[in-house]
Amino acid sequence: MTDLNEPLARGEKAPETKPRGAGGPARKRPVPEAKLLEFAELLFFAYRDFTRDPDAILKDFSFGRAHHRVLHFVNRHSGLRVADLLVILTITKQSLSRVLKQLIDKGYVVQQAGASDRRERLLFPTDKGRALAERLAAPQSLRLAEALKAAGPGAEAVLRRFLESMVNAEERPQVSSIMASSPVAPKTGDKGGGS
Amino acid sequence: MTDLNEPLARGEKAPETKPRGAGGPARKRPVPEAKLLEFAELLFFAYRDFTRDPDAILKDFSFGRAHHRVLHFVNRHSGLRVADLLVILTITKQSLSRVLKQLIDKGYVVQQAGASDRRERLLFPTDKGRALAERLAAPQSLRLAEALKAAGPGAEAVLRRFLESMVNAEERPQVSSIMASSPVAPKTGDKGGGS
DNA sequence: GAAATAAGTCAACATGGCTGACATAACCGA
DNA sequence: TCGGTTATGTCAGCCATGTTGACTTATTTC
Repeated sequence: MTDLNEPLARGEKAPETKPRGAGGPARKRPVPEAKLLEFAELLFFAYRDFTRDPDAILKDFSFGRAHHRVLHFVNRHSGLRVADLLVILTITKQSLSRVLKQLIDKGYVVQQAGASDRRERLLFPTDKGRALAERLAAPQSLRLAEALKAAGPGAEAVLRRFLESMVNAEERPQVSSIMASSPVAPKTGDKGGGS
Repeated sequence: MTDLNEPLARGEKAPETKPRGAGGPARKRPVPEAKLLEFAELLFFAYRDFTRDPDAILKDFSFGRAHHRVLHFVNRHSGLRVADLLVILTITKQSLSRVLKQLIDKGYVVQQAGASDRRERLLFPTDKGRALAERLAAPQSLRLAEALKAAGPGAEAVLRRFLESMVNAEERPQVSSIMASSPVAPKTGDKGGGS
């Protein structure tokens, strides 16, 4: 691993740190630019490792992170439409199609025509799909639980406000709507095993 | 956008929400599984949008997110070695090589042989590189500043603890070391423009 | 009945990961 | 000084997952 532990400043000159006052004139001390960039880095590292455990598991199934994303949302918000998934993931129909088809072919997800609008394809996890989704979620939940504990009391509320505010303002209603939607069992024929 | 605002539960049956008590027997109320998964989703949405603004800018330069990552770390921690970058990004030498070469060829990054170990290639941003890095960072800093504000007082400390704890325990020393390392100017010949 | 909508499909391409093999230069210890 | 290790670079090819553009089918809606 070529130690990266000793402080890694191998240059020769002085560290040109002029303490450039970050923002404009403002009371209540705006967070200085440098500190904001630290959070940017921390977010990168956090997300990097957040995805690591499931990525490893996915390999055993010849799936990738894209499959995980689809399976997660289908599982947590089952009954959603293809169009919903496109908005959530912000990818093209063709990209989604590829991974979704694989999930369907391998029996992790089933589709069902919408009741009110039969053009719609509502998506549901099968038992197998639910099982995999839970297995993938487990290490992430663990990680989150520990991080919340480490963050201390009040962390949940703070974090929720922070993360929600990180989302594009225009999209916050969608996100709220998605997160509010409960899982729903498929019609019957019940190929998914509705508990 | 095919409204996704009305709650998206188009299924037919009852929402099988048995309030499955998440963990084992524990006082101090462990965060229930469902809530943890909400945080997982929020993190996904937050990161999705966190990368959006720079991604759009990068297009104008025919660069991708990979270039952004490299440029960011070279800029913030200039003087780091290729090996450091590999640890940070957790990608292969060959993957890094591709984007790094482009950044060098187009004059955003310069290399310099290490003083103590001339095998090492220390990486520095050029003026041009610094400018692009700052331009890419700007919308992200803005987003972070607003999110921190929205998260309320104490958010910085809470968030820092949370994010640090999200990182793999084994890698936390490296991350700390990286974040502690100040930018350093190149030797001279000073192709980077050392302020 | 015509237009709009939801979904699916084909084809081609770009980015950025990966593995494996190998080359060069420099360092370091015996 | 020589031989092994290390840091970096490079060639070649593969795979996952994103993209655009064009087009079909079924269904709903006006």
